[in-house]
Amino acid sequence: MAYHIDYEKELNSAQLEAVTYGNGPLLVIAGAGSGKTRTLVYRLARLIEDGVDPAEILLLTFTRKAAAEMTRRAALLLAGGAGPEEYASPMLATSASCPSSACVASVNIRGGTFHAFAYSILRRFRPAGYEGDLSLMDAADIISALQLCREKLELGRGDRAFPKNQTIEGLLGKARNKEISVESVLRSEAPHLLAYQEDLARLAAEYAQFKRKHCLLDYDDLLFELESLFLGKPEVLDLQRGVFRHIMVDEYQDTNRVQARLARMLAGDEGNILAVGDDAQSIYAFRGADVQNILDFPKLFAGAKIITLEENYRSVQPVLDLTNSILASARKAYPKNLFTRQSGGRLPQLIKPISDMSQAHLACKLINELLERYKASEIAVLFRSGFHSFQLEVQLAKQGIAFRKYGGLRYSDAAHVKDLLSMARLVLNPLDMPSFGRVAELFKGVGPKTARKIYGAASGEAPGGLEKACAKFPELLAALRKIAELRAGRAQPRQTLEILLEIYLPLLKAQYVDDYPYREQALEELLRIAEPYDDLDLLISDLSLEEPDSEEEEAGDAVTLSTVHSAKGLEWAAVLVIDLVQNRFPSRHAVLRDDDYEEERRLLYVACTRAKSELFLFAPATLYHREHGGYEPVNLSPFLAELPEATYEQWLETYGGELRRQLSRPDPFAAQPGARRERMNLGEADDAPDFSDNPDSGEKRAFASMSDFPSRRAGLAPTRSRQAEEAPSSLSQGDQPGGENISSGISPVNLQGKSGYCRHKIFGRGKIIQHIPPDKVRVNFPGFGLKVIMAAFLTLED
DNA sequence: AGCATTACCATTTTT
DNA sequence: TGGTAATGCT
Repeated sequence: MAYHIDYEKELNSAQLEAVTYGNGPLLVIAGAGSGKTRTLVYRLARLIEDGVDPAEILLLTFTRKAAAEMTRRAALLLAGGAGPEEYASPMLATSASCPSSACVASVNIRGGTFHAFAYSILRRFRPAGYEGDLSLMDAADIISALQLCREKLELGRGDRAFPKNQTIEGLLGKARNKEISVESVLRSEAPHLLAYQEDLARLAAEYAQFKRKHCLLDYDDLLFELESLFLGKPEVLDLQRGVFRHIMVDEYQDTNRVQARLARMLAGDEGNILAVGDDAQSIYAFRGADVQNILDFPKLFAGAKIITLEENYRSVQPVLDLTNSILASARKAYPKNLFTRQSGGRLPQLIKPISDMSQAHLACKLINELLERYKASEIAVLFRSGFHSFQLEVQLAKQGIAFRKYGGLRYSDAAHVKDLLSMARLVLNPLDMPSFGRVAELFKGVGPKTARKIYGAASGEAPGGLEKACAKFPELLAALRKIAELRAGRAQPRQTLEILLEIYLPLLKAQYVDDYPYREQALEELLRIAEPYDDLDLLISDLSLEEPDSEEEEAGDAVTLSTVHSAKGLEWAAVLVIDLVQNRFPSRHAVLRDDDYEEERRLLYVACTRAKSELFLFAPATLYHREHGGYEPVNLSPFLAELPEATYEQWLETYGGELRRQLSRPDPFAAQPGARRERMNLGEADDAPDFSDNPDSGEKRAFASMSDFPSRRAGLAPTRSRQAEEAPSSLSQGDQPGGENISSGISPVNLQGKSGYCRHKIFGRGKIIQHIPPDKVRVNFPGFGLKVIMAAFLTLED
């Protein structure tokens, strides 16, 4: 058979084997940057060249974008002329939005997330126990539903210690996702809530009932209901099997147990299933992903072929050396030995700023330098949690550097968007309770109580007509009537939204007086997104199940700021990872359990493997704590402390804001907390730290490394003054004229003749030991040791 | 009902 | 700190 594509030439041998492998289960373990996407794309193309009808292929990916990108590239490949595709960043290249996850580009392959796929089936074959039209719930719907159930069961009334709804949602969700009891979740994640175990179990049952009653589905329901549908009506499953002869699952390491079962069902006994993933990049255990899935694939699918892709095409050797070392101390399941043929490249740089504040300055400075060599879109800053980038965002904004942040607030989470979408959901389903409440409460004088009454009337449960219930709220009645009209009219989604917008705009204006224009603009955007859709139902489910690619076009060239999770699958020439310190990365929630800790390690692995040529790791020596009103010393992330010294270059920030190369780590205790810090030259008078002359310094140092434990925190500064808390605010620092020097932000205080405690902007609280005329004092700072400091840089504390 | 006050908890990642 | 839920007041 003659192929248009020269597979032998364009793939390495392992890739080629995967691409040309025949029928039957196939597992591809694809190391980071080993051409995973390329392999999938070529396999798609190969199948089609072999005569498989694209409609017979089901491509399950982590996001719809990923699916769209792959089929787009496969289409290009098949069209010829495209040649071997570059490893372009898939996120940025996505074409205009496409209605529904079900159709993509010119190659008509079904693709999308498990959730979106499940929903597309469930809306055709209604699951048992649901009567009426289904609505999808988002996180806010879940929370308000939980609140209603709580009220009904009278749980936690007057008990302030009762967990918050958000906490409950997390716990119940986790139990469901991991398919374990609420009790086990509590035991491992929130032992302090074990007392509420029974209440929570009751609540979970009530919540499940509530959803059925109102035809609501949350994210997990989509998967579980699809499974029960398949089990209850085998003919539906058979139908799907008949349609989809080839199943491909991307990012298989991040599937949870139901998803694995669904994959198994869809593929059948001798099914043609291709699972691609990398156990070393499994980072979604928190939401139920189970690495065991990828490890057990050979058990689940007897006779499965396993192919490992080990050649890395993304990163230069030094980056690869470092990322391999990160994994060196992890337990490995599928052994890999990633290598590259690219030579050269700079060693990764470990930069240790004095504080997180100066980290933001230094990162900004570095980005400016990088912008001379790279396009902004080739630069990314990655961090563990969304809020870690706040300071950097401020600095970037100040310097006019354009950036885009991923992993923050989602478009559809904005209040006004949700308002309008709730109205749209009511068009589809008049009994959508959360939406009804949301819409009704938009009108003045309607609170939760009234809304429920009116809902009762509207649903025919409560006595009295809708007119009567709405007597005091003629505008609401008019709106509901209009919505009912729209339901009957079945206009195009775009038109429907336009009419809803007419109703909504006056309400919007009233509620958001100040930023009303911005919000209206965002809603116009929604109309634009709705344009290509023919089915309101699909529009809404797409918006709830996936982030819309609305902002793509206006993005322009900008630096990327992203959580590590959101950076998955992407790559940049230069990557900065910030806040690599204990309790941030790894997150302090993850130090208790071994599994969580290992996941943090993989997370760092994912972060670092995003870098193609340059990798910069930032580990500030201190973090600003609002609660303490000062800087607290922090320890280097243990993952970095473990790395062989030869894998990176180390730089310390001096007091003057310069970087000074640190050549070697002299002692074997380098990995120990504390030992490292003392060698930091922060520019103060050079005085060897001597803890022996301060009896309580040892204790305080121990404390400093555990500064996040509240019980100890209380013991630190029992007599902390209000005045001292306000002094070193980040604002006053940034606003200083010529405020480059971070040590100059505090107004001079005459300490001569004083004794007791003082506060330094960077070292925090310390005890004054000795005065050194004319203008210096010797101070012992817990965690830093003795320092001789200009008195002008200190504020007095009592 | 809706606002103001008070009291207390909780700090991640996302379909 | 800050966000939120329960309580108290108008």
